[in-house]
Amino acid sequence: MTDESTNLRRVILDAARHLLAQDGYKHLSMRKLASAIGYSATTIYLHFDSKDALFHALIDEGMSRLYKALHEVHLEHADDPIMRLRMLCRRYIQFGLDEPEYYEVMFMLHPEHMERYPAAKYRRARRNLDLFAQALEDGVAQGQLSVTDSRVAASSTWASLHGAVSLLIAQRLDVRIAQEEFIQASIDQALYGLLPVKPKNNPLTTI
Amino acid sequence: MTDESTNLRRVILDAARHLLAQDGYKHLSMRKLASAIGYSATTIYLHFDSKDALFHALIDEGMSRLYKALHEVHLEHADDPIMRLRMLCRRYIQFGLDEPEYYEVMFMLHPEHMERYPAAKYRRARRNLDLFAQALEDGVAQGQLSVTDSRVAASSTWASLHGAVSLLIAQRLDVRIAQEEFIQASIDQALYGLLPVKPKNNPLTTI
DNA sequence: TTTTAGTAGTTAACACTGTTAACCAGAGAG
DNA sequence: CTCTCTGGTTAACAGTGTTAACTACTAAAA
Repeated sequence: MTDESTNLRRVILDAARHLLAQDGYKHLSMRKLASAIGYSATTIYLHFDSKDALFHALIDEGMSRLYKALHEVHLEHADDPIMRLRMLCRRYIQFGLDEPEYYEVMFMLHPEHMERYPAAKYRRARRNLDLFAQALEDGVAQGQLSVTDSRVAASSTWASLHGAVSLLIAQRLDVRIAQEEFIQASIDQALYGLLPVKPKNNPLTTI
Repeated sequence: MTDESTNLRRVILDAARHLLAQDGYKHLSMRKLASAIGYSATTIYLHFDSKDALFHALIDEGMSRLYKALHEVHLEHADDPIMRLRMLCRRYIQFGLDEPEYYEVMFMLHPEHMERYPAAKYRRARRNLDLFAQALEDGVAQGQLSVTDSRVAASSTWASLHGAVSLLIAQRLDVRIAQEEFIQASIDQALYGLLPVKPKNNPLTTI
């Protein structure tokens, strides 16, 4: 029935995520996925329109999980926007490292796959960015930060974090670089640029 | 002969890059690539061990092109490390936007493909990072920047830029955000964190 | 001049892939 | 007792990366 049906959908998604983490994206085939859960390949198509649709479902789940994590931070540091911002950054990176399978499908898969990702669902993804923008605005309101456009600033902050997580997951960093030190440096570098006090004759303001 | 042989190798690489830009990674097959240059599929295997090897060759080329671009900046602003740093950032982002096909194979393809990318060749990739580290060290020497470990700082700067380029190429940014404004904000945010003058009682220093 | 070796390319085939069409067992309703 | 729906199957299509075996052709050695 419908209950059993949604149940199998869950089983498929979990197995997909598991295989993804185990063998990587390239080796995940519908047949392997099916046999892993003891069904025939075509059964998956009763629950998902295509392989891409299955990935989109994983992306949705990932976005929700990320939002859940970030929202916790949001609530926990509701009164201190600066601390909140710092913890949002930490939490974002932690999410990427804790659940790389999710992170990869969500943000690192080739745009080819994302193209067909329904635009409407992007909105849910944007909620995550809104939490950053909110923290920035609150920080500005308290006179502790200085940003002209909070959405742009939130985006570039996100870009920094995304870059850090991408390089960490893909293991493209020099092995001699300590992970924690790198994370700390990335967050610092991203946030110090938001401070209101800019030194006079700042050499960086040119161009 | 050998000349003709390396020639065909060139033709294959160019066609691959072209098709990659045109149809995306997922739709690039050996047979299509072969028929695009008027040869049979197996001919490609006379010049490349595998599809992955072909991608690795593209990565190599891309790394060289990037280095060429960054090295120009390096020479042009040899005497002004701050300006050099700024222009290195700009040039990096510009490279990503000008040659997205290269950039995607180089940095955005799934780690699965990179795993087999020979470790020795990573060194050539690291030359690019060295240009950033060099600029940072020069800036520190002139007392205009403050970084503890130039390699870590260079990496996190790179991460910021990579994040920005990734999001731009994948078109994952909110459409309401102007591209140039975003780029400017990303560079600013990355570089301001390197300034020596940190405001007292800086709220960001906690954790 | 004939034979041999090597080169540059081919076709045929293997074991896969995502996806669709056609089919089949069982269950509940008329 | 039939009829229809549900949840699943097998068979098949077109396409994938890759390998093995084969064919021209060229150049040197006999």
